[in-house]
Formats: sequence, structure tokens, C-alpha cells
Amino acid sequence: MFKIGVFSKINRITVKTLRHYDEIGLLKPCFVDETTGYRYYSADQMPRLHRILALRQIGFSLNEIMAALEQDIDAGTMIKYLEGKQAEVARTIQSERAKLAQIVSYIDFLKQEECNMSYNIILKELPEVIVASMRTVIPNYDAFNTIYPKMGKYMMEQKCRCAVPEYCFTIYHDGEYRESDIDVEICQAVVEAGKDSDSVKFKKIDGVETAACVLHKGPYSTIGRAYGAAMKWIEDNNYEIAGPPRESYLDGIWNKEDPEEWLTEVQIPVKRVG
Amino acid sequence: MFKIGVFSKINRITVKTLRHYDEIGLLKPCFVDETTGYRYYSADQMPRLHRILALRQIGFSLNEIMAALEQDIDAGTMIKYLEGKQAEVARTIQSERAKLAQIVSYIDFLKQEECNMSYNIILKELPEVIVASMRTVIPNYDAFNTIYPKMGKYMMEQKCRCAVPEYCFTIYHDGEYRESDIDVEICQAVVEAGKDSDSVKFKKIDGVETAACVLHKGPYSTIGRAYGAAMKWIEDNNYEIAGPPRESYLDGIWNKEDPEEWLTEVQIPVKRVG
DNA sequence: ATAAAACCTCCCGTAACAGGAGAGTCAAGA
DNA sequence: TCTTGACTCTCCTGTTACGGGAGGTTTTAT
Repeated sequence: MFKIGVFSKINRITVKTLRHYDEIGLLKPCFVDETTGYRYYSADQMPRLHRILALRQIGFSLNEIMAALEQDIDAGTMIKYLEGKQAEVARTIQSERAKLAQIVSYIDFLKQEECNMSYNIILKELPEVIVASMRTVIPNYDAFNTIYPKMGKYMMEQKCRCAVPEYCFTIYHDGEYRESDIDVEICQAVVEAGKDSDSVKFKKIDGVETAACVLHKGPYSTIGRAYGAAMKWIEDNNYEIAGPPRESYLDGIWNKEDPEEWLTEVQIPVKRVG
Repeated sequence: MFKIGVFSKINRITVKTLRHYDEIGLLKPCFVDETTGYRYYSADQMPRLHRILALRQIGFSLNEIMAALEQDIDAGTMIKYLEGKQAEVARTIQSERAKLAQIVSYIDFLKQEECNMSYNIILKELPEVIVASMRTVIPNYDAFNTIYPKMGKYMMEQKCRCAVPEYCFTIYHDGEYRESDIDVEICQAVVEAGKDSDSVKFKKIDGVETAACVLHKGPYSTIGRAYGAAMKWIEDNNYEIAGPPRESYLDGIWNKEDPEEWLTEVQIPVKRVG
């Protein structure tokens, strides 16, 4: 019979931990002095404690250990438990590796782009939305100034209600960057589909599981930098482009005078490669 | 200006999280209605939020993010932070990989040893101790019955005080398993060094950083199984033996009649290989 | 006008203990 | 035998990053 301090030293485990295991019923002392409350342990309990520590080292939570020791589980069941945990640990490694890649990419980015930390790439899910859309080939980027108002006017006429939150974006359907004759689809999220016109169509746009997103602050002329940062990130982190990119307009000419204040989010659907 | 719900949808983050970030001062709404307490956010805050989410995705804690955003940190400092985190994540991956190896080894073990889960290998540190020791070559294992009492007698005469917790063990100095002419050193932890005799020497035994330990319950005749389990574990988990193994005696002939009740811990110093 | 949705502020719970306060217990030396 | 210091006990709080829910107010839509 050992007092808790000695037992803790023998097993190289803290007294706090032993008390905790007592409290949750994982390892009860073999005898407790009723008057003093002192806990006494015996060597007989060491195999159980050893098993507990082994499972803990493997990554089982105390609850899982409880479950595994509660009933005398047979080897088959134990193997099931272990395989479950194995998958879990494998997932953890995956995600940690992804983090590592992101960190490396970030460091790299900071080292080459001189001291500006303005681009932060994050992964998000894009929800499914119903939109009013217009797909056309425009001669150059200035043409946006004519087609957006056109769609806006039609929607107004149709008393079309925009979704909340507002989600207004352009999908670039070209596989590559172009300066002219750009195949774009301008979209505005709406509450429900309306009546199609020749140019304006209502449609459901599927959600995107994972998109690499980056905010761009400033005029559209420099938005290429945001794409550049995103593309580098995608490469560095072992993703690949899985759909046409979108530009979501958050602040622009309609509410901010100064182009330096404009805010656009570039959203690129991606999937992990390999 | 967006109300919290809309802002949360735009950024795909929960309202709870936004409130939490407000509370800890990580991201304050740009305006709070004093009478209603309603929080209002603006698009201007999205770059900061994006940065927060990017760092969170990388594995930074909120406190670390606070520190990194508090003062406008320059790229150099940020790189330091990132490199620190990189090392941390690398360590995590290491330890997760170790877990994976342990799980695989455990599954393997359960599959071949028919349904007994009696050996659980754990890693511990062994403390530095002062011991009374006797190193001799004994003809066979029965000889322990003569040498242990001999050392005990000398210690008694010297009024030597044993350490608490009791730690009595044998170190096997042979590089391999032997049935006869075994080079052993029997040790008993003591409070302080005493006077050496011809056979009994007092010495300090260095701590061991990592030892693979396994409990064996039952007579000594079957202790080979514990060694077997431990050796397999060591191989499977990419460790190698880094010193002579010890057997620590917990319960034995002196306090338990039935050999089935005896308890011994095999402790094998190891280090990670590679 | 009324009801539903959105918002607010608490407060509790999570996992596995660590730290510490305040009080009782034990063993050894004087 | 007394004392002193080491050991032990039971609370209570804190850790991380929120989630869940109660109970109450405000906004919005019908």
C-alpha cells in the first residue's frame, strides 16, 4: 500500500492526475481512509494504470479509455477502437501538414514581397445561391460600367429582391488571363428566381466546397497582385484550381469615392491535389 | 454597415465567434448602438478579419494573433513568429507520427498474440538515483536468492536507509539473453551513499531520458514474454535500445505467496532512431 | 398589430489537468 | 512529548475557443 505521493513517484505521474483519475472513476485507490480521506494504492493497480497510460500515450481521451476498460473488451473490439484512432491521427497529420505548407508559403511570401502583408489567403466554403446573371464576352474591363447597370435596371423593373447578405460577383470563364474579349458572367444573388429576359437569366449556382479567398483593397488595376498571391498559395499548398474564379464586390464606386478604399474578394474554387 | 448576422454570413463565421472576438478585443465592431447594444461592422474590417482567419487557419492561438496584430509588426518579426509556429507544427507532426506507429504496433500485437492484452508499453523517464549495488556474474537465475539477501544484510549492518519510493532493480549488462553466467548488477535505491565494501558499492546512477517500460505479472519464468513485447514495440516504433535493461521488483516472494501475483517492471532505455 | 426573426447579455459546459488557498495528518528529530 | 516540516485533503479558479441555451429586447415582415 502506497500513499499517493509515493505511488505517483513510482509511476512518474502527478498527484493531481491520480486524484483526477479517482474523481472521474478511471482509477480508484484500492483503499481510502474514511476519517482522513487519504488515498492508498497498491501494486495491483499498476497494470491498470499502465494500460491507461499506454492508451493515453497513443492519443485516447480519458473517456475513450474509460469505455475501453469498463467492460473487459476483447481484442477484436479493441482493434476496432485502435483503427478508429488510427484514422483520426492520420487526419490530424494531414491537417498539420497542410498548416506547415501554409506557413512555409506565408514565410516565402513575406520574404519576397517587400514588407507588405496585405494578402491573406483563407479557405472557405461558398454557399449555393440563386442569382440573376448575364454572361457575355466583353471587349475590355471598362465594359463592366455598361453591363452592370443594364442588369440592375432589368432587376429593378422586375422588382427583384436581392439576397441578404448582398452578394454581387463576376465569374471569369476564360481559362487564362485576358486583356480583351473576356468571357464573363456577372451575378447578383437574389431571394428567388424571376423571369428570364434575353440577356438576364436566373439560375442556381452550386456551392463550392473549398475556395481560396483573398481580399483586395484598392482599385481594380492592381487586382492582379491578389490573383498572384492566391495562385502562389495554391501551388505552395498543393491545391489546384477546380473552377472558374469569382470576384466579389464589397466596396466600390457606388459607396466609396476613393478607389484606394475599394474592397474586392477574389474567390478561387480549389481542391487538394493528389 | 452590416449587422452581425449579415457580417457573419459574408465571412462564413459564426455570430458567436464574432461576439467572442469582440469580447477579447481581437475584432471590435466599428460601431455599437449604445441603447440596444447592437453591433455593426463595416467592410473596412474585413481585411483584419481575413488576416485573423488566415493566421487561425495556420494554427495560431487567438492570443498569438492578438500579439501579432496589436502593433503593426514588420515582416521580419512576423517571419520569426511564423518560424516559431513552423517548428511547433513540425513537433506536433513528429509526435502524431509516433502515435501512429504505436497504434499500428499495438494492432499488430493484438492480432498475433491471441487475445491477451496484458502487455502495455509506455515511455517514461527514469530518475537519477543513488544506489547500493553489487555487480557479479551469476551462474543462473536462481542465484538471485543468495545475492539479494547478502546485499540486504550488509545494508542492514550499515544502517542504510532505503529511498522512498522503494526502487529495487537488476541491471542486465549482457548485450544478449543468457541462460548462464549472467552479468548482473543488483541495485537498491538509498537516501545517501554509505561505505563501500568489497562486494557492495554505493554509486549514483544517471537518469534515463526515455525508457520503454512494461509490467509483467506472474512468475519470472515467463518474463521473456514481456521482453518480447517490449522489443517488438521498440522496433515497430523506430526506437533503439540505448542502455542495459532493468527489472524493477514491485511485488515478489517477500510479500506475495502466489507467484502469479508477482509484479515486475521491465525498463529498457531507448532513443529514437534516425 | 402581431408574430417571427434577429439581436442582446449572462451563465454553463468542454478536456485534462495545474496552481493555489486553507486546513488537517503524519513521521522524525529534539 | 512536542514540534516542525513534509504530505495530504477538499475546494476553487484558470486554461482554449467557442457552442448551447435561457430570458429578454429590437427589428422586420405580414
